[in-house]
Amino acid sequence: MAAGNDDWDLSAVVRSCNSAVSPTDSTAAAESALSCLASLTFEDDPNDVAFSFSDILQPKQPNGFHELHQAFLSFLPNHSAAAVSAPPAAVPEVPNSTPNRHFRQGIKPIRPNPHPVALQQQHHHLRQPPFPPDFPSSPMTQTLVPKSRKRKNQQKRTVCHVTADNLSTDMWAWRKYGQKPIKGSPYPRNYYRCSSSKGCGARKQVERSNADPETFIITYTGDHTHPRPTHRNSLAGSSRNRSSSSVPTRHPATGGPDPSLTATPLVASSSSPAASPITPMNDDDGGGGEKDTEMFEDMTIDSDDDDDDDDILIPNLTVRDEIFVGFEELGRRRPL
DNA sequence: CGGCTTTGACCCGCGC
DNA sequence: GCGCGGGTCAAAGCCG
Repeated sequence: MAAGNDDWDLSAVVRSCNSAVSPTDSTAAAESALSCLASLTFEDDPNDVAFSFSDILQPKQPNGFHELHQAFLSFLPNHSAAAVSAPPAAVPEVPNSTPNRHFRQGIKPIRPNPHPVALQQQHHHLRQPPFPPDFPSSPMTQTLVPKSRKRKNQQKRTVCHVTADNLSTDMWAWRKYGQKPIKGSPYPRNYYRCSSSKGCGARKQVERSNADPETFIITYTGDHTHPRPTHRNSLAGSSRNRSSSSVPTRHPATGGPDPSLTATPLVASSSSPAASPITPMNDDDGGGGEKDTEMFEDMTIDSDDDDDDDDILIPNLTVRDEIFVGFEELGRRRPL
């Protein structure tokens, strides 16, 4: 069964949302992305210092981020503007919504991808047939939440698209509480809930993109009602790889055991930066930055008061350590 | 023993 | 009102 192989660890996925800027992105894309980020404010984690991308962009740090940003731009091989701004056409309008505040820009995915546009439509991504073969990146920009359908729990949602390779972990402990096959998708959707705290209402949904099996769509719902754990505590029985299980945990791409998908335990070992989905860059531990590759594909945030319509889509960004290394050097030398 | 995964059943929202 | 489909519950079993 196709769905049988889809057991992904959300926690891992979450981390992926932490970062990332693809060196291959176009400058415009990068800028757009930053702009989008600037408008975002992560407030899921009350315990975290309020983080806003806007801070990054603010001229507070004259030689700080801007410098890095400039340096980053230099890494961009070519600027395919097309990749950057998702053509409106590529982004199906959401019926009831799609306010202007929604960002529908797609930045090129990490993978060699032909079509940066990626901005797929938000709703129905699950109900619609797989994207055309020539539209690989589409999934990267999709957003959940079928506008027409509002569930009781649909309050605030953050959607991240990450690649299997970037499925990492976060400090949050997630406990799987359900799995459902999704109509229109060969892959089931997994439901996780924060197990770090009894009363925590944070939840995660992880599903594999039917268009691109290597891409995972993570949806965060609710807020954590507790501080981000420094270490993973509940690891008992977390990492399982039952052969009997109908849904063995395997790497989506390789088919072998997928560490990142396996489960929280792996996460625990990786002192990742608590990559709260909402606080991607707020890396206290700095662990996240150390990871090989993390992605910040994109995310959608729905405001509580608004419906699913209020989605803010952050362009896909992929960041590699090499880039940061380069930044460090740049910081010392100061690029031209 | 505690915590997690699995999985079928149930609940509920939405469209017709 | 009915059916469909998504989201959640909870029991059973497994693992460290």
